[in-house]
Amino acid sequence: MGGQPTIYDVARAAGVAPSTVSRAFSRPGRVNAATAERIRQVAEELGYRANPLARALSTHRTQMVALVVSDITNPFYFEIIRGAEHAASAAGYTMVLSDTQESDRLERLILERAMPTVEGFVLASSRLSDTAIRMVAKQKPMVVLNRPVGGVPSVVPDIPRGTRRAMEHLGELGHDTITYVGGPEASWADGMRWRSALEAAHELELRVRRIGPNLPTVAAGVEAARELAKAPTTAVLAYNDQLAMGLMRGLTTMGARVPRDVSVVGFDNILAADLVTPGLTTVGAPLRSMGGTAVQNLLAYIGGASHGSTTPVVLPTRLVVRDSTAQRSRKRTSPAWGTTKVSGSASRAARSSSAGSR
Amino acid sequence: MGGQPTIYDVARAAGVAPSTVSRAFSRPGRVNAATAERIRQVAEELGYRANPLARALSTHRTQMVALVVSDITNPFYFEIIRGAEHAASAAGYTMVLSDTQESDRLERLILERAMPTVEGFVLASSRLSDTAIRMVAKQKPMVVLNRPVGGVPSVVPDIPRGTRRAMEHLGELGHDTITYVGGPEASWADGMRWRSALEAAHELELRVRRIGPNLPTVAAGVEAARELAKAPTTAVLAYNDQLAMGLMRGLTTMGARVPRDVSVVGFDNILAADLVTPGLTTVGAPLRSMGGTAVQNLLAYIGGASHGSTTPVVLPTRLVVRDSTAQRSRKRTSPAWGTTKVSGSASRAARSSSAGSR
DNA sequence: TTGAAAGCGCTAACAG
DNA sequence: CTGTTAGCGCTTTCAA
Repeated sequence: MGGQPTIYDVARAAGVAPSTVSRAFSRPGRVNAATAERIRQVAEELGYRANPLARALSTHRTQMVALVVSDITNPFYFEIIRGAEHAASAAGYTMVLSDTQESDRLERLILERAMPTVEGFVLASSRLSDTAIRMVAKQKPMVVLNRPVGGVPSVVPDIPRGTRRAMEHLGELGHDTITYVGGPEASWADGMRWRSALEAAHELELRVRRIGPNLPTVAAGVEAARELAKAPTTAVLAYNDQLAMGLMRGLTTMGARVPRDVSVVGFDNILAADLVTPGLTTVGAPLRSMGGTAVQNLLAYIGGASHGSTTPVVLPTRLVVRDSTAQRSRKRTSPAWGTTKVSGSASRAARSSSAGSR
Repeated sequence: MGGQPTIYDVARAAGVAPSTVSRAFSRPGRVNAATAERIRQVAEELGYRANPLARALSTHRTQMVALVVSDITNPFYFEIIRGAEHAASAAGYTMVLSDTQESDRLERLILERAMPTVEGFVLASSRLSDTAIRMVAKQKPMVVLNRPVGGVPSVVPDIPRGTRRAMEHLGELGHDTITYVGGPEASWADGMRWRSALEAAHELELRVRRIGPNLPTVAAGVEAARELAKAPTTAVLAYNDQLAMGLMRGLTTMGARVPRDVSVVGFDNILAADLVTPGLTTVGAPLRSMGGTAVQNLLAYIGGASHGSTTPVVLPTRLVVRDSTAQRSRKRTSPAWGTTKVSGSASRAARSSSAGSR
């Protein structure tokens, strides 16, 4: 009597059988319009709310989907989470969010634990093997984000196109050799970016080389700047925005100027890309709609749509040009900041020299 | 056949009654060690996983908590979400995340919808009235984040202390009058910050005035810079980091330099505060542990701890000094950038003049 | 169109 | 310690 009113309370108050109340809510057509109305009325007065858990027990429809990300910390996911959450709640679904902390063991655990509770999964940047993913996908509807997995629906950004645009942009600015600052070792996205860069370079008659692998973090970017200093180029393309930001910071403290001495391009267009100075030119992925489409597709699939669409849904990317890229300055062939090991005095020298040449 | 094995399957295979299987999992002590082991074994072989929904139906323990935020978009929540998620999953709980999109109607809806499903709520920056919150808190365990509500457990950052530190910092740098750039109108945090600033100003013999209200966004900050220009001060304290960042951007485009012409301090220490240039000096709130503590307290409360701790848990803040604050330059009393309406040419003039005085 | 009855998978008394 | 018996709140046959 203290708890929420149940279907029985409503039935009693409305003078009908419990099953009728149930019908009135789930299959309004199958019940006399008048009684349906009365039931609705009574339910309203009593403040009745159907218990989704009880419903789920027999129907297996929990109205919940899980979004599992590999690292909540990563700003890359912020917009994705947002897009996913909105899509889910717009469809009357509740979103469960879990973080696997880059651990495949934990990821498995989470999937197992959530399995009976949710109707489907969105796996963002999973650490699992393709076959492991396929196994899970056999048991519950699933869509994979940011990585194609054969036989499983997925949504990915159009990396080749975006990379191509970035390379064109750099080329047009007069940069003829570009350093790709690579991301995590086994990452599909990293491989894709590198290959796309190679291909674009070939077509555009640019040279591209690679350093890395690196963690996709600001700190790693700072570190990578040292690496870059050993054999500098006037333009770099980084695996992601955090790396690019770290790079900018590292370069700056070493006395190089962005974009004057080196143009920097990132990937993803996370929110902070517009906040840093100089603003980061980056290959924007449609983060929000990636999250949204993933959930929408998942729901469609849950709703019975044959997942024939097993070929990746690829979402358009676009180059967002800000201030971290500029015309190549041809005045100096070998920038002072990168001629040799960069010490404090060297960077100081570099700074004054570049100031002088202004 | 087909579906997941149930407790009955295990019982049959192990040659015991279903209830025994149930006990073996929930109250291992109350069952013969040998049989318990056998059951566990059989369960393992069959790949049995308890269905949390079914369990919840009778126990009302769903192992889920909800975190409801007012705007997933806001970077302020990122670390909070992370802290909350980790605390929840460390305790074997699943976290449901919902976004109320700043709408109290939606917030109510979400709470109602989630009510039967979760064991408790963490309400971050709720839009609901105190009484509305108390009503909900009567029905389910709840802890309110970032705002104290009488009679309901809450966790808040130590705003007075942080504000005081910020004011001291500014005072030590020689700034004697400070503009507080206010946040959203009805915000508890805004009121708190303003009052704390007033108080600190009084004690430190500084002057402080206020502009606003403003939305807590970068865009609003840019706008606020115009407002500030009408009656400039050499130092500003902004309601939050986004506002501060917008302010910096606005000031810069208007020809003022940060921190040379005006020192800027923000609130919260969101991740991006360390990414912008200049790095933003800010009153850091322990975002991650706010999320974590909120969930931990919620779980304790769910676990039966009397919520005697109805007085807010206040978490320490600290001043994070970066590069957006500096010694007041006493050379000019009235900076060129703010003498009058700022047009393009005026800002250009200001820029060169300040460059000249370098 | 409606009621009665039998579960969904698990837990919780209550006996033995 | 273990089996039996009722449910948790809702859906779903199956008759009426």
